[in-house]
Amino acid sequence: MQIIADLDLPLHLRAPIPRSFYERSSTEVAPDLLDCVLVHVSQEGITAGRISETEAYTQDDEASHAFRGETPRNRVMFGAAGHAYVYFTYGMHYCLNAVTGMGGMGEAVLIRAVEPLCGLELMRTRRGLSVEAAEIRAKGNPTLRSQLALGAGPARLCQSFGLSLVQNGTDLTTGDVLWIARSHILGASLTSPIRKIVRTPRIGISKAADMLRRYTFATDPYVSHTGRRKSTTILEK
DNA sequence: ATCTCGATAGTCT
DNA sequence: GACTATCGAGATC
Repeated sequence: MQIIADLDLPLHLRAPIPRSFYERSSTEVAPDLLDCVLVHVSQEGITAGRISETEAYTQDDEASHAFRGETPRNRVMFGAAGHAYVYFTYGMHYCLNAVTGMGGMGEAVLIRAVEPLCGLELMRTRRGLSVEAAEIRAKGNPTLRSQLALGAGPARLCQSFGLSLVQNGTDLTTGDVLWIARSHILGASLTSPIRKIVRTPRIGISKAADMLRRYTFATDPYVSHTGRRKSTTILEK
């Protein structure tokens, strides 16, 4: 395992958010995770990204994996808060969640999108994208376009970060391998001047489709493609 | 810009 | 056997 001091990572991103942060309802944690930074340290290198889109899932929620109770697949959701629940879906994709609530409540927050911050080259490699291809295709805003290809979407970000079932159950509060940090001083990466949070229906679900449990910043460009066009409701914070 | 559809395999009925 | 907390390509407007 690597030594924390050797990490090529800004100091303020090295401290994981403590478990108490996650020991609340997913509907409270989900908006609070916006602007926080997801970090993954692996043999291949470090990847980090600013969380830009989240969704809340609770047990009494028809759209949640936890709705029908605990199974081998969703076991981690019913464990202690502050752990990673990674699941496999559609025969080829992985999605990352942060388990929330007081222990065993079957709640989690789905991380749907990030703004890539560190390890973009590694992300491109993992995604099977070349810089050239990404930039050549882009017209109006090359940088944003290529960044969206890396972080806009729950399965995309998992591929960019190298996350799979291997990380399922990982403790997000130790700061060893996979964690989330508060982003006090992100500076330039905070491209969106407006920090107003909005709620919309969640993406890709058929049940409980009317619940407003998807959270983004009002003008944040770093959101998933399918979610870019959803109607919005303002959430006071 | 927006849509439809196919890929692909684990999970649950 | 049906469904899936998705993505990308290709068609169409």
